[in-house]
Amino acid sequence: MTGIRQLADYLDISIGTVSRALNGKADVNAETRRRVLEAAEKLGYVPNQSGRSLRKGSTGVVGFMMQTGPEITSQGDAFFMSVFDGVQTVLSRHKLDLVALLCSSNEDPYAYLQRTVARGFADAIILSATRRNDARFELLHRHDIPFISLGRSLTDVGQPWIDLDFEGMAEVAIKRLVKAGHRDIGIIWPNGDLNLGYLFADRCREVLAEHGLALSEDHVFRAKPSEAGGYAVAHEIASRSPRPSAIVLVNEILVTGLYKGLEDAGVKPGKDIAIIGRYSPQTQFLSPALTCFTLSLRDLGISLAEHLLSVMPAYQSHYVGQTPRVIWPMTLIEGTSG
Amino acid sequence: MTGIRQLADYLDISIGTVSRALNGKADVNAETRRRVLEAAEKLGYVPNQSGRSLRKGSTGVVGFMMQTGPEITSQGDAFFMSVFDGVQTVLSRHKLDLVALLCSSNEDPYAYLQRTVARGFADAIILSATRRNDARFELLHRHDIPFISLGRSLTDVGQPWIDLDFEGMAEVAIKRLVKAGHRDIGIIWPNGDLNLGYLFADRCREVLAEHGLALSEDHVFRAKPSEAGGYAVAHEIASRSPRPSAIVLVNEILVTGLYKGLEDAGVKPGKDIAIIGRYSPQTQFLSPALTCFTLSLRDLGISLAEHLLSVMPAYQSHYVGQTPRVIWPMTLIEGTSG
DNA sequence: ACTGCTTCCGAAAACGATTACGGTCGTATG
DNA sequence: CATACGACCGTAATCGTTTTCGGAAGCAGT
Repeated sequence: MTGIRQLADYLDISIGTVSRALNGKADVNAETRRRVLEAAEKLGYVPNQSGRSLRKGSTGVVGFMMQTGPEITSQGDAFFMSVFDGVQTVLSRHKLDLVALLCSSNEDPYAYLQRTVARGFADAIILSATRRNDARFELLHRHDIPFISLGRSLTDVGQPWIDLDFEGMAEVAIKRLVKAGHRDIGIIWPNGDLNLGYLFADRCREVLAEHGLALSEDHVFRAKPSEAGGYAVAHEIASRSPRPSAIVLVNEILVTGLYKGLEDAGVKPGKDIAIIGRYSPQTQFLSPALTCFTLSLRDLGISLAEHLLSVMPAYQSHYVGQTPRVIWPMTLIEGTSG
Repeated sequence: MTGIRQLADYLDISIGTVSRALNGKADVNAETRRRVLEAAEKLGYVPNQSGRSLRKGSTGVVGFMMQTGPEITSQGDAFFMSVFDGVQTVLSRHKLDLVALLCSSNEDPYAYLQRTVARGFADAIILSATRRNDARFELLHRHDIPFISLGRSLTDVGQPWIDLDFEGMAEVAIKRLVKAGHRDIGIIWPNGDLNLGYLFADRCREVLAEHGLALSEDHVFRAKPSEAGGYAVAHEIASRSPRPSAIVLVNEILVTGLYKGLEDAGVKPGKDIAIIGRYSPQTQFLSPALTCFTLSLRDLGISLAEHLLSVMPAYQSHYVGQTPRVIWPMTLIEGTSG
């Protein structure tokens, strides 16, 4: 491992000058800087992370917290990978690195986050899978760590967030179905205590009420956020009487299992029951074609990163203003399923 | 942020003693240790990671390197999430944390890895998506960083690896198809330069040869590792003449698109053409049911972590012996597709 | 009383970087 | 010629830990 010491010895100058040259400080001779840069390249010098962040008090890494485990996330496969890609294109311009902080399924997310922020692992955090009441917000706020969340929560510490427009989706979907003549619409409640479930269900209720309709509690279905969960809930839906004539759901993972489950139960999607859901790479080949809502995950990631930067004191040259809170629109892809 | 200094002042003892007490060193009075532990709990003290790892020369984190971007990985992230879960259950027992090192799609993986190891970010690395010739092995070997890879490579620096039994899969699949009367079997070549493509194709050729058959180059299909890629290659397969009577593929992402593409082209999977692939949560609801190979991803992760520990000098109390190289078996789920 | 041994703890030196501060040199200015 | 100043660079302090070393106190044996 070549350290700054070796580099300085090699060039026969002091480590202070080397550091200044590399960090683009003003008072260093142009020629000297050139030599330092060249030698650093040649010897493959990269500043040691621990030393640097101990002194600077910052690490240069942004953490994206997510839970591992097979059936935890309500998001599909390519979802996070695409978001990451967008986040990174922005962060890399500021020499920030993105790492995924992986919280094991058998560890409490709050405790995990507490441990990692106290260790000083990341300068800023991106949260996802926000709960209805999410104590992680208070934790980060208390420690004064810059963060942003992908998802809202009732817990409000003045934090910035970006969230998908689940209300808009509810509105468009319900109106579309009502217009098509549906009077008995059901929904699938997404993963456990995630906040989006409430947002979505509440807006569905409201829009239905505007049309003089109600969301029967009997037609709010619970399902595990997995393909198997979709299959299982399909049978529940098929056997309920009265059976809803349409289903709206926000979870893109469920829908493949749902289709198959309904078919197996003799209920043809798009014919016997309308379905509106979310797009994912897997849903694009369902037949009948799924009517679904989509968005650019990469752009979402870009926005997430840009707004995160705006709350990081060391980087907020670009954006100033009020704390960013963005409702991210989704666009409808008209299929034949509903 | 409460540091060891505050804790020591609070207890009116020296920081040395505090450190020793917390780290379970021998020469500290039992009563003193108790007081320290108690105060640490009360003040919410967590050692600063930078200071600690600067001194110790190790960080206590294991990095799992993966590429981000929508169409890069040939695995879904349900795949990795499950593997992660297994890895973590082992690592957490040793107070090691797992983070995903996310290499952006527009950065060279080798350069990325070089940067992160030089920074001293992680004590050990898990590689995935190994290439036919993967220079990352040499890099890590040169820097003397403990690592293990999920996947083999022609590049051999005596590194440990675990890889799925693609040869075994090829053997079982080909024999099964031949037994069922197929004489013209095609394969889909997985993602670009990944080593598993070669392993799989070579073994397919061998097994076919054992039965007096050959793998026509015309029936080795290339596809992008995505659902859309599967759809696209389906049309290619359908329109080739002569058309293979069976297809074997190792990429679980492709198969949903493949099914749909074939159907759209008027070629019924399982009837007009046999298909054998890999299991994923998405494939379980295809009809006709996919004949596929599966494995426990969580167990794979556990094994990965255990073998990684065995090459980490500070942890190799448990396992000693030769460098671990494991071919991970997969089990066949008999469907009706082939 | 002296020595030897244990047990516990404090002082201080690392680890590798950044940065405040001061010193040296050359040049311009009075 | 003396002074001031700017440009450049070296010295040393600093970040928060861990760990080595040695010292103090207590106790037992002679």
